[in-house]
Amino acid sequence: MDKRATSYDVARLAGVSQSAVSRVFSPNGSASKTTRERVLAAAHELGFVPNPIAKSLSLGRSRLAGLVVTQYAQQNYPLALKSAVDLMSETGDALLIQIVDPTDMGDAAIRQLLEKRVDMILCAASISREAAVHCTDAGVPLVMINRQSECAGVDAVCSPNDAIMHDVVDMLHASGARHCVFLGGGGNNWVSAERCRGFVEACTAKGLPEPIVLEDAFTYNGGQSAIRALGASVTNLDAVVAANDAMAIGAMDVLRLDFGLNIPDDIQVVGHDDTETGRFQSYQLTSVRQNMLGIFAKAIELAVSRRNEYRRPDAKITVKNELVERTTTARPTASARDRLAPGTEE
Amino acid sequence: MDKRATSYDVARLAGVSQSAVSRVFSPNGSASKTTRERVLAAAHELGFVPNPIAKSLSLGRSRLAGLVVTQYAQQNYPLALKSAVDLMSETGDALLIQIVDPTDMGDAAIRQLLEKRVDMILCAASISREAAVHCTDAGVPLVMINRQSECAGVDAVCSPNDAIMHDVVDMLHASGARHCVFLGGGGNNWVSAERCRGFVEACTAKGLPEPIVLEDAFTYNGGQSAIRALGASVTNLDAVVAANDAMAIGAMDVLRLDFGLNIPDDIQVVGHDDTETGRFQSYQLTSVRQNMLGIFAKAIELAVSRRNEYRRPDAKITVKNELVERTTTARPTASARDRLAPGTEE
DNA sequence: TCCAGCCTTGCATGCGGATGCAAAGCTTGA
DNA sequence: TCAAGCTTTGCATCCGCATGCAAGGCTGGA
Repeated sequence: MDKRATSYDVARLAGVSQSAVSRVFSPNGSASKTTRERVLAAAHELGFVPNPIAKSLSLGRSRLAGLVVTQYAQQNYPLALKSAVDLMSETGDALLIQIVDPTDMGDAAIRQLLEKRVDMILCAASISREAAVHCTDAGVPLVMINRQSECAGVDAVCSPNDAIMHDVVDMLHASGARHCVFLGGGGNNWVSAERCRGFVEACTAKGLPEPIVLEDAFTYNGGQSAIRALGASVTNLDAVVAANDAMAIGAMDVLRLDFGLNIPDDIQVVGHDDTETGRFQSYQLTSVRQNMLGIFAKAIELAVSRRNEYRRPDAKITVKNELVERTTTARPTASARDRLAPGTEE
Repeated sequence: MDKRATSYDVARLAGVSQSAVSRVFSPNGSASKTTRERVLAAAHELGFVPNPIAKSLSLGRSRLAGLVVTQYAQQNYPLALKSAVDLMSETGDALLIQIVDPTDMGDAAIRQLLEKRVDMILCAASISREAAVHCTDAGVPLVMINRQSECAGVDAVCSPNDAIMHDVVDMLHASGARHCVFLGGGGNNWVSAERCRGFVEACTAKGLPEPIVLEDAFTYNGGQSAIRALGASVTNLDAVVAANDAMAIGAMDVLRLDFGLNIPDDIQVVGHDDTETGRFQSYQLTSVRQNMLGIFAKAIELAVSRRNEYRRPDAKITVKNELVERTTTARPTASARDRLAPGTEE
């Protein structure tokens, strides 16, 4: 197995010093036109590619970013992953991924990433305060994604998980829904908790009866079992709002197949995350779409800025999300509303 | 931001040389009990963790593995990813991920990984012969996953994508199905092509009429449009076999919602990959389960062995897969079969 | 008691590239 | 033509750890 060419090899072939080669391959390096040409020719001939490991050691930057995500098969994190990878590779950085079980904290993942000397960490899982402190102690920018951080020096980028619920409640209210149930993931699931809180608040603000809140696994099966637990009382409900699409879809299957209900005529359903599954013809699930690409772009931006300006106020950014209405909800159309007597809506 | 401790810091504190520290942290390093204790105490006090980048430079190994996967939201690659990450971290290695669009070749991804100096590459996407040669030239073991490689020095781990189709055909045949259609992903999709070939061969072997083969996108939408393209002729069919669950599910939705057909009574459906979506109560899709963990374990094993024994015969390993029967197919049960007159089955 | 042989330890160097510093080369204006 | 000032170049060193080599310490057997 042939060793790959080094800058010394290139220098020898080009008849220059190693530092000249290094300068040709550095963005700020000064080199004359002729030197540059001879070096590039030699480099091309030898198939020279600068060794990123040596570069890392010298620069004190690994050009590796860590990403911690929670394992949910039905979440749309494949999309998030792709966003992150693409954004990182734009600047020549690579992504180190850690996947955390939904019921676990991400502390071990953070530790492993720090040991690998990543330059920054994007974390979309719950972690302890100590884990966050480890990052700031090591000077590694940490950005939480869709999660709160109670630790100084840590930035966060979130969808307005709570605020969007006002839109959801407005929509349900306009369609005449009054009694709602919320399906949440429970445990230390920050996203679910925020969505729940937002929903309950929005119901109160809109004058709806306080919704029932059920917690179960943050999955299809969790959605199913939560609805099954309601039993016959489900017929008193007007709408099911779930903290993610997976639970909403689980709920839909039970509502239709076990209880024989019609969606949205008998009961409406709202999910969250706008997954591909929710767009299936069988579901056509009304959901909330997050701007994952925007979230990751912002998160990376924050992490980079943190390197340049270590002591700056912590950022707490939200990236706009959006309610996508499909056929599991039934807001009256403009024409339908016209047919109602004025005032009926209140 | 405080710099992290180095082996020199530890050495100074412990009153030994840097090499002593290095030896304490090396698996084969020799150090007396007292030295070891003093070094470990000093290391603990300083929170010393060996810098993996310096280690990499010194050892010529990055302890980074590259993984190239195709982006399919409805595939179960979240599971595959988790398997790979977990297996790698067992040995202290990390995973660099590259995600390739379904319609693209993975050549750019391979190049990026090589430039990052990964120690090995696991590739579950189509790549050109040249890309594979780049790997072997650079001495980086390349293992293809569920893909053929026509390049010397490259190993491959596959499910028996073709052979399992005999089981599928046996099952369909037993239920009385005769006229089948196969939905494939087309393009340079090796997995789909293998499954298709296997199915057609199995039908021939079993004496069934030659199946219709339709190609479309390897997705839910692709499955839908393929079935829609059949039009009314769909009523002449007994079974739809798809190259993945996503297409099968798209097909199911069109068969039921557009054509009003009953599954499995009017037509049977078989998918592939045993995704979570296929297990939904609404689908209960008969599918083929691959042993992803086993596949990745074997792939990593091959890559590692390739490092130790560079010139060995190329390995071509298959990891057993398994037909999982659910309610979209209807193989007669033993009791049902008893009720049939003997010989009816032939 | 003495020496052979093993275990420990430190020194020096290598891995491959970045960069401060000073010397050398070049441009420009008087 | 010459000096001031800028650019280009090479030298030396650093980044942090691993390891070959040789010196020193230790053990045990004769």
